[in-house]
Amino acid sequence: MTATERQPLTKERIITAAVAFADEHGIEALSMRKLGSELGVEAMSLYNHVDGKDDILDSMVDFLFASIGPVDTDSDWVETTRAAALAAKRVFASHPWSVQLISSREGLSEASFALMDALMGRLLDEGYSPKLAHHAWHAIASHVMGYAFQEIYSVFGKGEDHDHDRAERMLAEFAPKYPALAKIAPHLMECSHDEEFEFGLDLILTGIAAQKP
Amino acid sequence: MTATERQPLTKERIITAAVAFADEHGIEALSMRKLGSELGVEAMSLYNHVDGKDDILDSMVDFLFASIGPVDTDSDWVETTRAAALAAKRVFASHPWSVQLISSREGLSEASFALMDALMGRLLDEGYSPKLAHHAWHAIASHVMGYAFQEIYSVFGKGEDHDHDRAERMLAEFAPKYPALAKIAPHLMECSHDEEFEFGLDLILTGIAAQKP
DNA sequence: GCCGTTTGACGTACGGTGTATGCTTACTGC
DNA sequence: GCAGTAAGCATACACCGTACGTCAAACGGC
Repeated sequence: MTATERQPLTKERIITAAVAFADEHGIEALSMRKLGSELGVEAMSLYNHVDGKDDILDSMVDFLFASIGPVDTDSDWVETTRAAALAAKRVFASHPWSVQLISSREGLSEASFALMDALMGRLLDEGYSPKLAHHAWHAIASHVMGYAFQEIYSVFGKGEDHDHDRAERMLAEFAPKYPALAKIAPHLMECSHDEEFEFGLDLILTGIAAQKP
Repeated sequence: MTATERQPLTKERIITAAVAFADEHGIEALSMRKLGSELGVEAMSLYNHVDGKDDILDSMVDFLFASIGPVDTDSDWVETTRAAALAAKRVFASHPWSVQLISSREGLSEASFALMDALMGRLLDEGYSPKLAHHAWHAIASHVMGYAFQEIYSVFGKGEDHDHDRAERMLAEFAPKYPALAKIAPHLMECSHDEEFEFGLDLILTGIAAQKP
């Protein structure tokens, strides 16, 4: 069993495997034993590279925020913010365990501070007051996290992995009880999560732009 | 040990105790054994009234949405929606485990459908198209969930239970690295979560109102 | 070449979890 | 008084995170 046959364990390999495992089996199924066996190793061997399960979970959060990528600082702040928000929403939506994981952790990721700083910097450069920039941050961040939440847990929409029949059965069942819901049902079924996300985002961005000093 | 000395266990008593326990010790500390002992009963006795831990957790989600209360159908739709959104945010923020719990469950609560139907009904009555009502729902729901997320996990703000010193230490540490963040730091420290929430909510509501047919 | 030290994987064990199963107690209708 | 039933209890199992001790391989100084 030489190094050429089995590459050495590293923290990076562990986190990558943990992300892949969570993508496939869900975050609640992730255990040290299963993660170890995924890497061809005993559970306790992971502890030589990682502080424990909490360390793995925190690192997965960091992975998520790092996946959002750098903020484009060249273009208009509206375009910059829109692109960053879309990128963030796509990262969260593509890892359905992301919202649950982030909400189960206490501290915020270092990478999230960097993102926040970059976006706030663009607004301040543009002449916005720190107070308004602060308002804007909360409004935009709420929309991103909140929409990711909705997209991940929605049984509706036209994503390829959605159970279309189950959604229609639910709506048919609710129709007599919830008439207003029945009326918007066609739009729920055909919901494009990118377009829907941008609708709300534009409401917020144009509202903020209107308050530019 | 008669009925007068110990009132019988019921599902309602179990859920109430579970909510109280989560409020005090956090949702991750909630276990069947501890919940049983909180009620003066063995863990397995709970199973006579409840389908298992998942049933308890689902019922806690229902409790949350039921706590939001009925939608006021008398006043202007903007006021109606604003009041419901504020009520929802307050419920979530007052149970810090709410976001984590909801995001760990698959299905949506029945009570959440009722809330959605009531609000959508108000918009449709007002003359909004089903399509626009659908847009509005996503935008508003995102803001509520997303802001609850931020409020629960923020170390900043002026709530009475916030660790003010720790927040200032964090900001001082980040100041050299994140200059834009340092500039808005005073507003982070003095952040009023109700005002902040309403700022974003008004952006969305006025944006929707402007599109009224 | 040789030896002390460090590294990393392993195996065992402990206290915790959710819950299936069977037993026993207490109350109800007659 | 007594059968029937509801509900609390005790045991047991599989799984979890991880503290701890062992041991083989790798490495640096001489």
